[in-house]
Amino acid sequence: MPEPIRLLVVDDHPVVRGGLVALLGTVDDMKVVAEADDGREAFEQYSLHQPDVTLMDLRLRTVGGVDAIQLIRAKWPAARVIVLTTFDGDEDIYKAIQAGAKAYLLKGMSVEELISTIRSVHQGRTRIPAAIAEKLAERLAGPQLTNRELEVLQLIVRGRSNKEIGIDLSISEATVKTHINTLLSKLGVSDRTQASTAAIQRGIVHLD
Amino acid sequence: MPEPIRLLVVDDHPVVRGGLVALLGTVDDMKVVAEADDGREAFEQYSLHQPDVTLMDLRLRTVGGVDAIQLIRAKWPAARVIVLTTFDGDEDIYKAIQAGAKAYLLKGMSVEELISTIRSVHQGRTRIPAAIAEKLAERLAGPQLTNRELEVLQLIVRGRSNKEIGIDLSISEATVKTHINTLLSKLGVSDRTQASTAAIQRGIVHLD
DNA sequence: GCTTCACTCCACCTAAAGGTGGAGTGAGAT
DNA sequence: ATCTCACTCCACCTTTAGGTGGAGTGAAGC
Repeated sequence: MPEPIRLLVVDDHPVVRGGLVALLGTVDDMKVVAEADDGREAFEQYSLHQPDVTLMDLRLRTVGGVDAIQLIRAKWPAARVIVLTTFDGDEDIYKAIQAGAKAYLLKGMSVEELISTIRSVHQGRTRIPAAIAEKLAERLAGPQLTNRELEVLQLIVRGRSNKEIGIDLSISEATVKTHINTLLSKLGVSDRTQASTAAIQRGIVHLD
Repeated sequence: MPEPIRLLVVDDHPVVRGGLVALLGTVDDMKVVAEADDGREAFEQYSLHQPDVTLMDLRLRTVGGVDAIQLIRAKWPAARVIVLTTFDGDEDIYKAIQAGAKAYLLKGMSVEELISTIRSVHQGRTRIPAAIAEKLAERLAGPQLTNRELEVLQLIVRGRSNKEIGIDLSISEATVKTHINTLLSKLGVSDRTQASTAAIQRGIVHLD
């Protein structure tokens, strides 16, 4: 009998994590060796157990999943991390893959897919579903928001007026308007309310 | 040995549902007798198996969890349904409990809580966590949006202008403004962008 | 050195959005 | 029959948002 694949499961919902551990426990070539409920703990558990494959949720309370991937791969560049989340906002996909995730799975996918992806990644392959690859391409093709535009967009989502945004960023209201104008056309929307929901839907800005 | 508690698990994410089933399978006084991934199927499976307790996710693709609870309890008023979701928007809590849910659990709660809540509900008790009871109280205390105001709010979230909303609802722009004015003060916000994010955060309107 | 680009700011304009104070209707409750 | 309330609409006003066409700066890249 070959050695089982040693897994680390990271998810901040105990019920989901417990379920995942119970589920993977029934697969005989896999073994969950550690669990974590945030990015910091994920790093610690990775250090301790050096798992073959890590299943990582992206939306974590304190230290996010993307940060955890970066932390882990900075120290162990060969780390194999599978992103497993319900959230399919473009931005998070992009960031996770940039951080070095080997696969991206939505919780809506079948259990068989999950199992086979774990085996694939363990063998050194990557697995990016077609639907997600498409979004990635769109993201790379579409115009990028600059840092300043992102800051302005975040404040729009928070409900600030142009004047308030100007005060917050210590720039004139005229400049705020300039940023908003470019930002609206980059996002392909026609006013701040649409920009706000677009930012939320695409995962550019998070509500918390 | 007493008979096990017969469970129906409803969740549209196969990985989460599979995990939940595996997890509950390890508890010896419980048995998952059926699964469903949307509200329609939940009703069918309930009809077929008449489970003691139903675990129901609220965010389902086609027929929502709240509708499923209503369908089931319309036919079997004694049905015991536990709402189990990651989503803690006020509005959904309120609707689910109104529809007759016996307990409301967030996936962030511990596995022990989940197990003990299933046992409690099976014995006929209800279980509403304090944090959720608070939100319920707030909801009941706060001003209610009328149907028309809700319609207007939904269109605001979809990024429609006042003029467009007027056309959509076949009313004058002046009336739209009236509704928006009352709606803004009921929500305690000062413009449509804030109204939009507030509606999303509180679960009054869903992005899909 | 020149180009590119993010960032800053201005003036001027139109179109929306929001605020105020009305008023009329019809349905349902008491 | 009266009251309440959701819904409708109007006029008038101020403020904000968005559109256009500029222009200057500093930093990075070629």
